[in-house]
Amino acid sequence: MIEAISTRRPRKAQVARREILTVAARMMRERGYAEMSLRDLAAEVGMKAGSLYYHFASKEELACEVMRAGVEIVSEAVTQELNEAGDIPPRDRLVTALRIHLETLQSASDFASAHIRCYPFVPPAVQAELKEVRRAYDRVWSIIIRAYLGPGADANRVRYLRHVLIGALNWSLEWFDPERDDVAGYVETLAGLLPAEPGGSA
Amino acid sequence: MIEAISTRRPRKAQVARREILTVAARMMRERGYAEMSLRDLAAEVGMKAGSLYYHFASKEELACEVMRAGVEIVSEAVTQELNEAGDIPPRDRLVTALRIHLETLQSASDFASAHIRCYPFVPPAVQAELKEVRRAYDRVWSIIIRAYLGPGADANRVRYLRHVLIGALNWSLEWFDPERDDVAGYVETLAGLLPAEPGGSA
DNA sequence: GTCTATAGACGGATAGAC
DNA sequence: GTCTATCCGTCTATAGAC
Repeated sequence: MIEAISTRRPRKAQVARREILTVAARMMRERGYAEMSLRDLAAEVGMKAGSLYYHFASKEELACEVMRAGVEIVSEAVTQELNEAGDIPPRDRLVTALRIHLETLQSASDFASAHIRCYPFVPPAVQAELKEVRRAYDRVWSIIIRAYLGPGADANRVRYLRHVLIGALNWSLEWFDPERDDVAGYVETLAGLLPAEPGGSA
Repeated sequence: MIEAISTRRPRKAQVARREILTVAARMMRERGYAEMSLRDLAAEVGMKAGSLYYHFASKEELACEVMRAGVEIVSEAVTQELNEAGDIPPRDRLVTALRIHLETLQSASDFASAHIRCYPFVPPAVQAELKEVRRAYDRVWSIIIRAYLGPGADANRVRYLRHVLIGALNWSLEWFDPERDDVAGYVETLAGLLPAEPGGSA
């Protein structure tokens, strides 16, 4: 009984919190960090600006949670799909990762888009706070790419190829139109650039 | 005589105007459009905020000129280099374009970086004003890529490959460190993904 | 948990002196 | 051309009622 009550207590707060984060993600994606006013955000959630401070200590903390969720959503989608795929060739793993990253970016997540677009302009404290999750997701890709290039691959070659691919995927935020473009087609173009046997040192 | 005087009159204004644009480009690159305050901008140029309005009608117009210069600088660098290169194979033209775009982005131009980073968050009126220069630069790339893929290349394949390459180049703003990275190395990685004979329809 | 009310700072833009 | 002075709006954040 007592547990039931104490478990239920924070429920309303959690719901409101989630809704704030959802709306904030969309606003950050569309307008940017500085251009997202807490008044507008609160209005869309159906509350007043001051009430937000019951859920978040500051605008920076709010933005930080949105952006952290952004990386985690994409990262978990990719790793989960790769786990389910089981034992497939390294190149297939890489192409799968490309597809899931792009799919999640385009269909699922204002959070990820907000992260990608806003990161350069967010306060340094927020950037610092996000450093670790970002590095973690980078490591996921480094492993996938190293497996594709082969065990003896130069570390810099791995890093550069990672930047090429992530850049090609994230840049889709600037042009991808769901009405005209399809994820499969773009991934196909990208995969067409990845030879079955990635020889050479270039 | 009269001509000399009237020619000299606007000179001081032009110098000041250029300096404002230069500082504005750096501030937009570093902080973003909304976070660039005209007070700070004026202070770094050595004047007061109100004085800026002698040179520009509004903050939007100022941003617009910075961003337009950004595309033009890169576009002209690429086209000029290709003109000087003369008659070289289509794939070499493509790799040259990749190199110059990246070089200009990294060494020369806060203007281009400001454009790339700020475009998503700049007021719609500014975006509309920039639409034409952006399309013009897109056309430059479409021509280069179509020549590489061959005369029968599917229009969508051209467009997707363009997005892949431009994305891979522009994303360098997020990670490229001149102390550690070099343009040649990254272009080499990128070129390694472009086969001499771009067959298939993928 | 959410409200009202407001503090306190800063934003873009304008008018008129020099 | 640049300055001073200022209007007026918006912003984040806080305090205290309910």
